[in-house]
Amino acid sequence: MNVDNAKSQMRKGMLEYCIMLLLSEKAYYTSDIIKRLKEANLLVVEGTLYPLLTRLKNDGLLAYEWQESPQGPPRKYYVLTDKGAEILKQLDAAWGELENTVRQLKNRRLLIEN
Amino acid sequence: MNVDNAKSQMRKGMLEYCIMLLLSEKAYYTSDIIKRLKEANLLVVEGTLYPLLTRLKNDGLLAYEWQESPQGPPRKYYVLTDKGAEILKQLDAAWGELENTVRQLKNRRLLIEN
DNA sequence: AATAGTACTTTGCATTGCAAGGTATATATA
DNA sequence: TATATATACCTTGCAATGCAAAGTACTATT
Repeated sequence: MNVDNAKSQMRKGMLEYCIMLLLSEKAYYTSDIIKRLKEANLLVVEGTLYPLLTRLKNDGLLAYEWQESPQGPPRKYYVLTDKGAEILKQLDAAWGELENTVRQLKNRRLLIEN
Repeated sequence: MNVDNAKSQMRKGMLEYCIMLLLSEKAYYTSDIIKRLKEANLLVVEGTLYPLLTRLKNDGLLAYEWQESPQGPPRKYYVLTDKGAEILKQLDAAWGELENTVRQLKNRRLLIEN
């Protein structure tokens, strides 16, 4: 096994959640998103992000508006819709459950080891 | 979008980690693993688990030994190998990073909202 | 018009969760 | 012996999705 692959697999599914978290803050366009997630220690690439944003938009969780760029072609700025905010709440809960699951499994291990 | 699907996607990749966490505790066979993970709030089914265990065994992270069952056919009890324990450490770190990422994204949101 | 830079998009592959169905072993019962 | 039931392990096919790589389009500069 490859730990990098395992980490990549862990990111899977997280990504949707993280992007919605980020966009709940304010509107971002793709390059910004990549930069901001990188700062938060999550590496994402274009080939991952564009299809994901399109998917979330098609599901009505995101919307976008075009904005002029100071240099270059216009940008799609994405924001969270009301529906997206609803779903985000549920993902928050789901994430909390996962954290709990790992915590439980870890605690049990510690109980037995010590 | 389907929140259940999103949750399922979140579980992806986590599962490997959780199963290794569980097996770091002691030897389990498949039905036990499903039961224990269910108690930890993580629903897994046979069709997911068997291929995963086989994969981890082929990668040398797990080993198994047959044990008689009080009723029915013998069972494969899986344990973590030394190599598996090494990898588990790395997955622990990876998980910690993901928790941090989400925490950062959440904090920023809170800072802006309030 | 040609080039460079930025931005958005698509294609194809690999991985993996999962439903559904299959095989094998042990025990009980007719 | 045959049949039924319970338990356990395994496989197949599909769908979702991260990602590398290649492609398209718009803008500004030379």
